[in-house]
Amino acid sequence: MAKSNQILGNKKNLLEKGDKLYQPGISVDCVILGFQENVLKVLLLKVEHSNKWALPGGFIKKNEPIEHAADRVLQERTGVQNIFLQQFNVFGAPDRSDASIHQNRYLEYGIKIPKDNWLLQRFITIGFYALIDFSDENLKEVVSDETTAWIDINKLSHLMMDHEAIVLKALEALRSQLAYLPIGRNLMPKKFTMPELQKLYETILDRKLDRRNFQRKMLGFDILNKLSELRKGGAHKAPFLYSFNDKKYQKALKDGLYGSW
Amino acid sequence: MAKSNQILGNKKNLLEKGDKLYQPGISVDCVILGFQENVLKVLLLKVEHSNKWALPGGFIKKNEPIEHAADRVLQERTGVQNIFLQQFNVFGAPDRSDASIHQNRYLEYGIKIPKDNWLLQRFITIGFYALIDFSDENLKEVVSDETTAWIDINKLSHLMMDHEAIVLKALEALRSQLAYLPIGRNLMPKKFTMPELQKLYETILDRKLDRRNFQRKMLGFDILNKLSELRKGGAHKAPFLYSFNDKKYQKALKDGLYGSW
DNA sequence: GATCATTGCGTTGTTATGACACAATATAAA
DNA sequence: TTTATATTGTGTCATAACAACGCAATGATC
Repeated sequence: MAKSNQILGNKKNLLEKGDKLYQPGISVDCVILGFQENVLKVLLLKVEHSNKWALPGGFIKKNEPIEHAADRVLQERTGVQNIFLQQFNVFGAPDRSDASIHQNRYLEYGIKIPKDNWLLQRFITIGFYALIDFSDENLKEVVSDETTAWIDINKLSHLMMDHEAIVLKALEALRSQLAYLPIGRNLMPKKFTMPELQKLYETILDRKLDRRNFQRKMLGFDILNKLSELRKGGAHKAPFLYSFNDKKYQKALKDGLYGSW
Repeated sequence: MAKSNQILGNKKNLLEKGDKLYQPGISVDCVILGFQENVLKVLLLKVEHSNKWALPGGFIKKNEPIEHAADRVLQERTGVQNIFLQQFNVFGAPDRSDASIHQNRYLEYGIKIPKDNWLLQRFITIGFYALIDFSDENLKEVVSDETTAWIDINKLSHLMMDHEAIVLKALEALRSQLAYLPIGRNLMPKKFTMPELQKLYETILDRKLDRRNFQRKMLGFDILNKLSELRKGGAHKAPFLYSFNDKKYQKALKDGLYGSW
């Protein structure tokens, strides 16, 4: 009961003082992607007292840099921090907000939000995407009470408001980044095999790649360390393990993989 | 005097009712680029009663799509509408706003803005860039009273707040688009020669390109119509005129110039 | 120890790219 | 009118990048 009272207090506080604490009418939403069982998954939160899912999001404190707000959301939900986190688009259709979602959430606590409350106003949200490694030791376990879940990006359903469109736009941004930025560092475990990395690329691009050409191209980027270990245990020939060369990876992140023009 | 009174009235109105009309704490800024005399120029406005220059910007009406707000700013300043206008980044450092600019502007009219007025709060701005054609018949003449100017993008100085960083980020975005999107349609006149188009690319990329390789590549994109006219009048051999093939150009804008991966 | 899917490494033909040659031509100078 | 000059149109060649495919090596499984 004490806990429930505290939640109630927090909720009331957010309603009454949120507009003093946070930038009004603006939020950040994070498309947090991970790669597991050869599938790209996005972290979603169940909306309280609803059958909908939502992206982890948050508000921007009055004196907080936007990126910091996004990183705060990321840290809060995953335990991971300071990884590749990229602003990719702003979503601000006037009708994208849905006051009824908040009303329903609060009604369960016996609170009716005043019509002019800041939380019910139009919100413009800044979309960020992050890539995280499921084997990261800092990564929080997903609680099994069905309030949080990693959902296959190809099997999205019942997302709140425009959140499905936001995920798809993030995927699009990720795909176009793939052409000129090294991706993988944050999605793969420390050590991985070439076929594993290839699977990641195939999943993001949604098409098959030639095994031998992929390896040649990837090695050509010169961002990998070939380890002298093999991944034993699988049936068939044991593949070599690789790791990212952090120094070269960071350089490629800055400079791009090609000079292009 | 009547006019001055009206301006005064407008200003007071914005202060007092702006937060009812507009989304508070959020704005759009447009980096409007044109190509003239082999130089990329950006449209800047002189800040009233200041020696600083600012990007044309505006607020987002309560029920207005963000893109519409940006297009409104573009139309208002240039007379041109519905052209390539692209969101490229959000700028939201907590200290990017500068209350003194507004205070100084208003003090000239004898108004002291209350400290808690919405206009003096932190603003987060969404950056858009647009490419416009100086020969467009709809393009407004730049008034010669030195309140508006097309400034060489390489000679920026005395820009307000973070506006120089915004311009540079827009240029960066434009450069990276150049690799996979057709650019030029909105920056060039209807008819143009290959050397003229090449100059545009060289200016954006800030380096020389080989004349013959440029032509081969450009024609390879299959978005140009070769006209049977020549550009006479210049000294030396008259080059052919080209125009963009609108249908193919639009398709390339959607699909990109390469399939990439 | 044979089987077999998978991996490492390599080859070939095609296409894209960068560097450069040369003839054609519109004006300007002689 | 002729010549000079800078610029354009078109093409070549060597090299690099890329897609498609071959084959032997390997490590677990039967």
